[in-house]
Amino acid sequence: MKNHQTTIFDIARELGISKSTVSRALTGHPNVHASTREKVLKLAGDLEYQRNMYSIGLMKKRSHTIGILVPEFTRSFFPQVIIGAQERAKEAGYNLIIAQSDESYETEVANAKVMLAYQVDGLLVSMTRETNNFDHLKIFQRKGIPIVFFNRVCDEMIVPKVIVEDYEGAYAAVQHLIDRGRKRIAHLSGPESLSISHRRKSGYMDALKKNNIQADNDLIVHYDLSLPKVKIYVNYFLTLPDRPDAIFCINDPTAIETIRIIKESGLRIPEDIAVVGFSNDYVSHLIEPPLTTVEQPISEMGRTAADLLLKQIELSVEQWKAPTVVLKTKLIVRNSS
Amino acid sequence: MKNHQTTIFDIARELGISKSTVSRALTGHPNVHASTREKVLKLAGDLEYQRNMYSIGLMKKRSHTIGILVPEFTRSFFPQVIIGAQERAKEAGYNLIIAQSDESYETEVANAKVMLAYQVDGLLVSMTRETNNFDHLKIFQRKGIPIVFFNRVCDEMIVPKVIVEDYEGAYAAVQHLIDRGRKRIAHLSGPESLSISHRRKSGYMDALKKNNIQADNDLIVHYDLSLPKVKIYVNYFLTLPDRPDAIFCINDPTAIETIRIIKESGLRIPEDIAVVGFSNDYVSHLIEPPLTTVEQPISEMGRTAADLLLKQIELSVEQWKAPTVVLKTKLIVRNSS
DNA sequence: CTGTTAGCGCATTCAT
DNA sequence: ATGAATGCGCTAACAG
Repeated sequence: MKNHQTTIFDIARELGISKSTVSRALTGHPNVHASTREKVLKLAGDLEYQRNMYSIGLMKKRSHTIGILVPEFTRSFFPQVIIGAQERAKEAGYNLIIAQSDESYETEVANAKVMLAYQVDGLLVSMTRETNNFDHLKIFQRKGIPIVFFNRVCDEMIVPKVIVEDYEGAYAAVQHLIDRGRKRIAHLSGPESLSISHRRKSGYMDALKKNNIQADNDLIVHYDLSLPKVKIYVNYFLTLPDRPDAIFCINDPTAIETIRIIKESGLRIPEDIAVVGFSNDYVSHLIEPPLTTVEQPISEMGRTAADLLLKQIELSVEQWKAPTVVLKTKLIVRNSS
Repeated sequence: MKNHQTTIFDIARELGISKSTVSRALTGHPNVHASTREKVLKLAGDLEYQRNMYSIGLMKKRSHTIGILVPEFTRSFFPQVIIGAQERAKEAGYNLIIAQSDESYETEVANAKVMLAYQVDGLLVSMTRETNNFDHLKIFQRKGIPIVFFNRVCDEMIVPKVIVEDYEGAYAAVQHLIDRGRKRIAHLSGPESLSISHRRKSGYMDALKKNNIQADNDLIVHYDLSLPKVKIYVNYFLTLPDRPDAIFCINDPTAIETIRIIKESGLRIPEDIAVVGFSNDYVSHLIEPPLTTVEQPISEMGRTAADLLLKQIELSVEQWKAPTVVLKTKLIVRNSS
């Protein structure tokens, strides 16, 4: 299928010089005569020469590639994180290999293997909702390949992490609902396997407590982030004898779906029920009513995670640090509350 | 940084056998004693052995990797195409390398080089809005690496392409507006550099013509798909002495932004102005009013493009085909019209 | 069934 | 300033 690809040897032969000289000319080594370099560069251009990453990856300890493992990218959140990460990777001369796992643990494991096979110099990870065994990620640590978690982090592993003020954001959101006179505030939370669910739930709980509102277990539901299931839980809330007057959702996609279902049921937002999300995805201000939500700096998260990873790559294993960077959040009040 | 990675040689040494035997055991070659294979597999697992893609990429003609070049992935369209493509790539045992160009021609060229360096076996491409020189893509053809275009295709290159019924979809959308009694239908089109703009515009023009409506050049605007600029053009339409009573937009993100701006201006949708989009992105039914749009099979586009590419990879250059596959579209009528 | 050898494309010693 | 030789990890051809 593939024709012969142009190699440094082709250039060397054509010019009647050695491979080494060509290599030097191409990589910008100082010890090459200016005229030789010029000839090599010219011919390389004409022959559409392109360095072969595989031979370089094989030679060098560094592949100059970092990998990013995300659970999905149908919603805008992860693509935006990726854009941030890619920005920094590129600046540092790294390529970014992206893999999405479709929220499947098995796919995540397979993707992790691919990353290993590609000899990534480091790995950015946000886990699937199913992941609760981390062996496939711990391998990286053992092999001396740094990992940085973002968003959906693994508590069990001592590595750098980037999260946002989940607790504070959730607290602010719920306090806001209380300030608006809401008494029965429900929480549609994420999977118990994700610590992000716990942090946001804690903020919710503490805001209630602080305002002397008794948390009601009937009003707290964990779900697996599979959007079609939102309907089940929202309908459950709506048919409760003592219906909630507000729902705080784990994230924006969930909140948007919640709004859709409430509207379908004929109830009014925010008059009958207020809805608040978390993230400030770009859709949030487009829907009707516009969503009150906790803004998080999404591409900043990608940039920060990449920065931490690149820094870690420069260090030897013994020097590895494990900071947890917490980015700011900010409540954005719109008409859904 | 990196510790020593486990290689087949490590396994061979440990077991007192040769590298070749280990290699055979690992790759499932038939000529290996069952007990030997078992021992190798066991040890490989214990040592967390992982094949090195670079050495394989170097050895084989095939890298078993395909690349995908997209102009952006902040909106849901391209991620969804990628998911479709990845599905098929994975089934066929191929890895997918994703690169996004942020609508920048220069970045696209750089990304194309990366793909070349990674020795992709084939390339899926949807161009940036800026791309009108195709040298960086033609190189692939010359090197015998097949390309398949999707969505934003290059007319100049004779390669397989996947598009949708742009003309028919646009025609149906405009006919629908006319059926609803609209007389002055504006068209917010994409860049003239993209043939997709022309195809959709033709559908618009012909629908008008068929209904004996004189096309009005004041009502046709081309823009570069940079969302912030939508405001300029929509405001231009709104302040026209003879204001349009409908706007047909090149795609959904544009239509959604258009709706936002019209609402901001205080006009009612669809009473004062109807808006129709193209794509049926998942946001389209969430906004207020829900968007009337032309549905296109998004992940199907990714799957089809990948299928065409994989087929092409199996063929020698002389056997290459260049079919243009046209996927169905369907008008979805909602409340914005 | 298994071992030996060669070589993929390149950067990097070590010579000259 | 340049060339020759080496090896990264692996598979395939050849030899037993």
